[in-house]
Amino acid sequence: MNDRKQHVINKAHQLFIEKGFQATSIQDILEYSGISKGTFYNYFSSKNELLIAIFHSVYKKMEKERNELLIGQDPGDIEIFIKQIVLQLRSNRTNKLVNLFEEVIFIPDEELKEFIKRGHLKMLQWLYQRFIDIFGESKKPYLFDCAIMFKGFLFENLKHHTFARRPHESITEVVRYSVARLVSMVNDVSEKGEQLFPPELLEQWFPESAAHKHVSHEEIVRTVSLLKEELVNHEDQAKFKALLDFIQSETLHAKEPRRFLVESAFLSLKAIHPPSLKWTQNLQKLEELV
Amino acid sequence: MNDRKQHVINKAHQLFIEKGFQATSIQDILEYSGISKGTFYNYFSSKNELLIAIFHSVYKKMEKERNELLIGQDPGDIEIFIKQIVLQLRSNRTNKLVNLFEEVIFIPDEELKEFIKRGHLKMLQWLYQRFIDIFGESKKPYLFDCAIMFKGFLFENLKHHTFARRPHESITEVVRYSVARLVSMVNDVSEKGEQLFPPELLEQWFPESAAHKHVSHEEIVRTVSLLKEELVNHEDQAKFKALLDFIQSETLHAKEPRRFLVESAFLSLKAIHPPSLKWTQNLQKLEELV
DNA sequence: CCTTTAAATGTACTAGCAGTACAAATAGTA
DNA sequence: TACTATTTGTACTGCTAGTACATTTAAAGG
Repeated sequence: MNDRKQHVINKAHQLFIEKGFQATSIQDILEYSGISKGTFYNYFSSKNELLIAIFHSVYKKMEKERNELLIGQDPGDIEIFIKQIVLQLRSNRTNKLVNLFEEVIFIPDEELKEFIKRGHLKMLQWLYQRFIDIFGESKKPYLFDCAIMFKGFLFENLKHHTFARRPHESITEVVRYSVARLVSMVNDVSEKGEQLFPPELLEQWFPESAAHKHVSHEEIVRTVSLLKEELVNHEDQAKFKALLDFIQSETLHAKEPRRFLVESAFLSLKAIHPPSLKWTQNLQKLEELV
Repeated sequence: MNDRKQHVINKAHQLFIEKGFQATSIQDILEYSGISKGTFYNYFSSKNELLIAIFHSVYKKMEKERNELLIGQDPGDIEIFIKQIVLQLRSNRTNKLVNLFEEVIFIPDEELKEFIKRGHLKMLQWLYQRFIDIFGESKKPYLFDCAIMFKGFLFENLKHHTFARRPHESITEVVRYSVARLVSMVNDVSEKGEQLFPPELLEQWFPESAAHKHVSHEEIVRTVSLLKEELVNHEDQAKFKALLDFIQSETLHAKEPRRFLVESAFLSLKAIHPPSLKWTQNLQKLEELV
């Protein structure tokens, strides 16, 4: 990505945050970022494409930060989940991602619409996966419903939180309250056995590739965590943890993972002293994912 | 309201439903409704004002229908509430009110924004009042929170219902499911005593006049219902019920209520044979409201 | 039936918008 | 220095919302 191009993206994003997408003209962007019209249309084929570029760059960053919170932690710990949500809401408040999403969803442009729908589904997919971590596989049939509803009332609560001009810092309260509702809701629906939407819908809606990529991304982090738990009290735990961390960062963050290094790391991991059942199972799973 | 003007409103509404607000040009409206540009700007000072006129006319109708469902019914009956919600969602599906709301909320026009915000608050206010009917005064501190959250997850559920291309008729299932969640949620928050937003916020946000008018409107219907219940097994119940119905329709629907008729009706109602305590209390309340 | 008044029309106009085309200027590189 | 790629500025198209106003049509009243 061109530096200059990124600069335009940043400047335009700033303007969109301040004035909104529709109220910002291309002329504004040209003046504010100090480029000419010709250059602009060299970089982006349209104003809408620029917006998609902004979404991309901001969403990527947020996703990365959110996933980093999970590294080395217990995926089932609801406190981590709360932290992740707070992070995303904070990032949203500064970047106005959701606001832009909502502003733009009705603009007559199919590509843009599709992009935003996918963004929403991504969010839902992530929530669903995290709920499985937190509430366990047994609750699975109800967790998609809960993801939908949680998304609904979390954002509605947040909307009125900002509307009430409450201080930025107290977002955590809103999240804690919402999560408390979520927990009760999961119990409620699973006790009563009431389901509205089967989770299979998600796979149906979500173009396989993206869903799968996303899932495996999360799945690697999760599996690494589980493996680390197995290592507790092991004599060489430091060494093995380092190996696991290496595999994780190499596969997730490096642009071109060095295959041979990862493979050798797996060899070392397989040669662990007392190979517990869970360990070998998870290790195999991780290898497949990678 | 001019017939011709109403005709333009209808035609424009049709176009907005089909293509959306932004994708419909004034030229489209002129051709589709068969008027000239001059006439258009005689009726409406702008495209935005036309939209507000549409909102007004559709919302009024929906509000009326929804309130009529309550007439002569027990306001605490949750089945009636479900019917009201279904009605509103159906009306919304044909009129795309909410879609238009959402499309337009970010259009850079202060008047339009204010109008739409008020629409959302009205909805919230109504839900809150109905929840008090249904769950009782004792739950009041939590019912505003619940109204916010219910609004959030109801619409989110509905969004995915339409997204899943499920048949129109099964809306009732979605509503029943959502209401079931609501009931559990009310129990949950009131048991734990957790409150996020105090209901007083509503009065603070809502310009007094509108809120009050709205409340009393509903309140009359409610009080009349209660009075009718008192009449069961009374010898002249038919006559008294007719009097109550008359008062209700005269005050709510007539443009210039005939004061003297209403007053004489009250006189007749006060002269009831065995005046129970509840009866006189509620009658007095009704008189004050009127 | 004719006159007065009101409403509707059509057209030409302004100003702003997104996006295109392209020759000329500038910067980077070998 | 010469070649290449990028950047620039400007002029252009075709669309939009909204304005101005003289002209036509319809309605109402004496």
